[in-house]
Amino acid sequence: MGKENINLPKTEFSMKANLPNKEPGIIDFWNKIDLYNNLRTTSKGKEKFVLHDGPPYANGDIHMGTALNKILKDLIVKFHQMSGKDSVYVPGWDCHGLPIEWKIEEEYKKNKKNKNEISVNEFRKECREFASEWIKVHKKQFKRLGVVGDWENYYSTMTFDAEAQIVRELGKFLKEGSLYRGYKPVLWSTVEKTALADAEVEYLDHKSDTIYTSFKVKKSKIDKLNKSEIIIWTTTPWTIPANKALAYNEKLKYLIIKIEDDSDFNGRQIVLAEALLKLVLEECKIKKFKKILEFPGKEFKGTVCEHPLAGIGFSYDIPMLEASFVTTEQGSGIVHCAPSHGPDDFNLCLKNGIKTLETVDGDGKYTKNVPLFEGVHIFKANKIIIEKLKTEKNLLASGELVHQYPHSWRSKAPLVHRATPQWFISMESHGLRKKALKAIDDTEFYPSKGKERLKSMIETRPDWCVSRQRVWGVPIPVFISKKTNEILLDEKVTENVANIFEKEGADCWFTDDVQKFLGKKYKGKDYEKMSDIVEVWFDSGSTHAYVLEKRKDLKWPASMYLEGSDQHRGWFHSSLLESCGTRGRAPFDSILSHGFVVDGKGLKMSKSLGNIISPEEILKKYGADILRIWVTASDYSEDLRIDYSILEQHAESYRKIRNTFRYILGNLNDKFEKVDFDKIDINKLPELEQYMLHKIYNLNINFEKNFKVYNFHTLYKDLLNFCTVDLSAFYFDIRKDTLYCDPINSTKRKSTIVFLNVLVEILLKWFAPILSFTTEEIYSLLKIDNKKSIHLENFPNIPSIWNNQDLKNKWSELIRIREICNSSIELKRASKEIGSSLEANLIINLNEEMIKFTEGVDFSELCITSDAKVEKSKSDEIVVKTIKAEGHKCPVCWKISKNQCERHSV
RNA sequence: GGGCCGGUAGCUCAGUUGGUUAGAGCACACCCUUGAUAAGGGUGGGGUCGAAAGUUCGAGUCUUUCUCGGCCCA
Repeated sequence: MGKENINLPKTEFSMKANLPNKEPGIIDFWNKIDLYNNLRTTSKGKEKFVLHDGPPYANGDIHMGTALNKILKDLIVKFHQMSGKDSVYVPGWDCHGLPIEWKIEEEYKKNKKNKNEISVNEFRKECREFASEWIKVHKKQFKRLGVVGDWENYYSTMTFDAEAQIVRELGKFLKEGSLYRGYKPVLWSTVEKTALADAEVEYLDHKSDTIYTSFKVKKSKIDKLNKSEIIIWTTTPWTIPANKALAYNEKLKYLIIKIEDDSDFNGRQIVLAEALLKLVLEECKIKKFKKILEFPGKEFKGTVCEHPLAGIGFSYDIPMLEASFVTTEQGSGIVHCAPSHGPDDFNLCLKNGIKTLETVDGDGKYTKNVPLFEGVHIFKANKIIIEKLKTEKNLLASGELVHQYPHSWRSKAPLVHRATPQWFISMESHGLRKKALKAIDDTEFYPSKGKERLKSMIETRPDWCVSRQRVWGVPIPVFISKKTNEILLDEKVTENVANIFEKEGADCWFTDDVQKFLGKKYKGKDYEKMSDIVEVWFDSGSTHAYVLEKRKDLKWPASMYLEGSDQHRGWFHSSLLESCGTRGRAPFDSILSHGFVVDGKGLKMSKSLGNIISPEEILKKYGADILRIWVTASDYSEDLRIDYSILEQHAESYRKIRNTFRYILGNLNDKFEKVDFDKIDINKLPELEQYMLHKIYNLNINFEKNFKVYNFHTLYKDLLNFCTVDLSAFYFDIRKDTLYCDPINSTKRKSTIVFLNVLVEILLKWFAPILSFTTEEIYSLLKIDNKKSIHLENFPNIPSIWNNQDLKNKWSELIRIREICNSSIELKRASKEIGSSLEANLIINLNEEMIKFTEGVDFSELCITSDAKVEKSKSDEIVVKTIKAEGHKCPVCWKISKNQCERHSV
């Protein structure tokens, strides 16, 4: 008797996972069985769950953020699929836009090609090819993560269909009248020669020239002001030639002081806010002065000044205007206003009927509207202007200041506000803001804090500037009458343009005659077609129109949009506005947003910190399933930390889960026998198995509860704890004796096998969305339902009769007693009297009530000892004594007793 | 600089409406096992809950300030 008489576990399922090598083969398998289309076919008619993919930009390798995003999407898609829905996932890509234009231009520079010698459409063709190449790369990288989707029929913002629909969408705003041509200062890059989207701007330290200059008062109701000069401070001296007004705050107190020193300003009276006196005196090095008058800001009303360069051609009046944006943080308490170079300035002047002119052209040079400086580049103008102000004796002081200043995120060049003709979608004219706010209220947010975040943005955002002066994008399909300068409003023309784009793409807009787009009704020579393109957020904000609405396999609105939390200002935002403007509601029922990937210490990943981890490295070292565990186990509502020690921890958990499966497979000898859950006569099972079924029932309740609110990290922790605490350390450990040493045909062993069959099916299905590869590996060994893939399965239905609260109460007590037994055993082990727990016999003292409660329980089985006796105790305290088991060890079950082993005597 | 969110054991996370010595798993230490074996079991140590002040009989939980970090905005 010995090893040959016991049933040791045997399985092909290896302990070592070797995921990096094994996973690609599983992807090939999914391709071979055409998993995605198989899912669609078998789910036909089921309720649809549509997670609409936010298109990543087709540029550069994926990083941890993209990997997180795609894995999280895949989790949700798979969870819904397995919970009985038709969960459709169509990946997409964002293709137009500046970053790709820049890449192509960079290549030109490298190859010494001149961009101006290349036709627009040749350039666009290269952009298109560039994007296509990156889509291919991304596709491969996303698939490697285990993401299942319609990779063959993905969508992109640059297909002809998309370009055509974007035109139609824009046409809706045009027809309605909420799309208007405005003349506003926008953040402009003189290097890229374009307006920049908010997302394309970054704030960096920048050294600016600063000046204090003076505006002589021409006319005021305060007599003493008439002999004085208003002082202003600016960090952009080049905007002085564009000055049209001065702004003051009526709530501030102002002073007139007389300077008494040997400077240009000796004897002159200057005006400034009282609160800033000290600062101005210091910065302008005014040593001696006399206070002339103190007065409230509101008395400025009606005051008119002259330009500091009035003497050399700037002879127009400069009115003083009230503005609450004037503060005493810096400067003099009076702000110089150039409506063409600042939004505040623009709005203030607009309100007061001051016209905004184009003062600077796209290259950054002054236009003919600026006397004296026409053709001078603004970035070279500061020096000249400072010199001129000095000659005119109106420069009080000049210096330099390092401060945060907007720059182009691509070229790093400093930006300027520049008034240009732009196309806007009004937030107010047709109630867009109101509609959007209502739509937010009707949307479910995960986590809920996203709702407020989006709401506060919509509440305060200005009109949506949708035009860009670039070429890689969808043209704004607008025609301007040469005679009247009016916009042509005819939806049939828009539709004509859309139809043309649908057939041949948008390229023809740039080359073909305007007549082609106008149709027969209008004469080409009477109209000019716009050369602006639509900003990319409008492209991606319209995906719901050309993807969700157009495709038969999808539905509108989407069940969910899922992106990083930055997209509250990005895709969530633009999609919401676009859809509310054209369809009156959001294109999604729910929004799930996730945090950012940061390093182990919570710092953002950056080259300079050297803390970047790429998905590629992780896949090579650990495999996709480990990365998927990391996503599942992390709380995505906050930032997600990652480093190798964190990954190592998850890899450790993976091993635990893998070994849990290995134990089951080994004891089943890889032979799965399907058990109909509803037909199990649970009363015929041992209590231990009944208790475990109850555990499963309970766990399933939590599983469903956590899935419902997308609390994956809690759900995963429950599963992991179940494997560790309930299975490995408890059930598996106890049942080894039965599985190894009881006869194959014994009722108890057969019950155990039934339970293991039930268990492996449930575990496999629960883990499938998370461990997509490993569960497939096991599924291919076991063939649970003879389906081609575990991912074609649904989550198990757990019979409610498995719920057994009484049993739970009893076994909680038993487990408590077991813990006391273990402590008692440990004492004997520490004193070296025993080693294995089978070398122990237990004497458990229980009170009468407990003895009754635990009647029939075999504590030696529960605690894995050779023997256990229960003795009556008067005390309520549970006391356990461990004594060394005497006798001989059964060669089969290793239990020690004085008598022959009852089960294994020859 | 402003707005929002967050900082609970080495790590990932729990901590209900403020109420007994703050929990779990992993990791760690020690021990056992060698019939889940590059596995498995047991026992144990570890937290002034980012800091300070305040409200309260009582605060991880409420208030304020500060600090660190993240996202967004200027």
